[in-house]
Amino acid sequence: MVRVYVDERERTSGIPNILKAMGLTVIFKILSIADYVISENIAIERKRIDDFVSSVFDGRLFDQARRLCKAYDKPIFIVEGDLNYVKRITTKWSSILGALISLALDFNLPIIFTSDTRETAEVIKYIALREQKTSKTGKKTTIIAVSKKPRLTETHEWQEYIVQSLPYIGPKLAKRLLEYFGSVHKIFNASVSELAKVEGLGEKRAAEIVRIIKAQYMPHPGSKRLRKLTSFLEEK
Amino acid sequence: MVRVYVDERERTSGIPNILKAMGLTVIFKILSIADYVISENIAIERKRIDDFVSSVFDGRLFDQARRLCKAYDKPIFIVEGDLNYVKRITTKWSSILGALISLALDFNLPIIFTSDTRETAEVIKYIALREQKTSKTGKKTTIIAVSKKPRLTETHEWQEYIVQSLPYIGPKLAKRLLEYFGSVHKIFNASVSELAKVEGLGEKRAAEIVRIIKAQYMPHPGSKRLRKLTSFLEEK
DNA sequence: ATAGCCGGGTGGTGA
DNA sequence: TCACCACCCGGCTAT
Repeated sequence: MVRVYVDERERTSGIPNILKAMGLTVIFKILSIADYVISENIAIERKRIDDFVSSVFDGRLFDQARRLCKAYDKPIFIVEGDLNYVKRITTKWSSILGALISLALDFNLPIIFTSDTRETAEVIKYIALREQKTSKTGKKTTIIAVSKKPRLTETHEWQEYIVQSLPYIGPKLAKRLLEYFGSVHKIFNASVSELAKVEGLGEKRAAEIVRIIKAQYMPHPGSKRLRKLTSFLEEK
Repeated sequence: MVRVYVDERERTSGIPNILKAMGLTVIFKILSIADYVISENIAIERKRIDDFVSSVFDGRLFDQARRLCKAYDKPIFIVEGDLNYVKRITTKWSSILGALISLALDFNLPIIFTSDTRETAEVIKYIALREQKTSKTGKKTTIIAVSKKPRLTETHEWQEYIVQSLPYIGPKLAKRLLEYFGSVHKIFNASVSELAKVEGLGEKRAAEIVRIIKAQYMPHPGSKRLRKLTSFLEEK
């Protein structure tokens, strides 16, 4: 039985229904990062082409790509929609091309293009099936562990994820820190010297982390949005 | 000066001329495996879409992919032509989709789609340029032509990023929380009712956030007992 | 002898 | 996946 974990936000996309019709077991969860999780290591981020384009320009894309790669060994990007249409309407096509190349080369992030939800579902099914079948590739990284739940919404996953958001902290250090301190709260209240006691984290980086945590928030100076927010605060 | 080695067979494709017109130095060679070689490790195989399709069915594709990957650290596949057209005329589109997925997942082979020779040349140039720049100057040049602010180096960017890692918190709430509390540290020390004062965040979700922040870290629920490293902290 | 300094190797992060 | 860089550790020096 092939199981696919689907993020709640994808519920309305129509893809889960197609997957069900194809005979897959769909399980809805609140996934923090990806849209579809096939196994512990394999996750798919689906983006409609228009969203993809705007995420290139507002900078969200690389954030998301970074998060995806951080959290999963085998992340996959699906871009859904008509590329040619976008080529025609945008003057900044080369930026998008650049982004695609960067995703592929810097992040080693496989990108699949599909034309509609139906095809996206097909691709997801294909990937899920091939993951379950015997791995003729022999790669040790492809753990066929569909039986084991990703448990992305489990507390400790969230804790690790939060700690990973700190600069210089990846999966390894996040776990070490949590094991050492016992909770997110304690990490965020630790002093520089306490943090630096953890193997792999020195004074310099620890100091930077503490600096950012303690720093007064000073949002974009001169931003129009700021005005709104500050006035919002004023009325409080 | 950017140099590109081009296989003799590509001479007639028109791409070398476009590259020359773009200011690159084109050197023709008889390359056994790839079509374009940018550096010692980087090679590009260009395939017109019809050739790509037939190579899927006669089995040439995977042979070539294997050889490419063996010979170069960073092989890149460019598929040139109108995908939609092929989708329409072939009944075996899913085989092609499968081949694309396999290339991406099994061979870790980045695939770039271009619509014509002009665009192929653009991509080659882009890759050649970025290769020269990154290898010489280090990471300095993020070539993504987005005028915005791709760098996450600013303190407030990090603050927002960290706060966003909390469940239920997206970009908007992250900013609001930071505006309201003034620092990451204060947010991570806030009580449920304090958090819930922020517009858009209710008691229920606030409680969940606090729970995760304060929760004891239990990496393997139910298995081995976690070492009491927290007591070690106390003596400080 | 011990404490602090330096330089090479490495693991981990970030893109 | 790959490059880079802070971190770690072992050795050396000098008091």
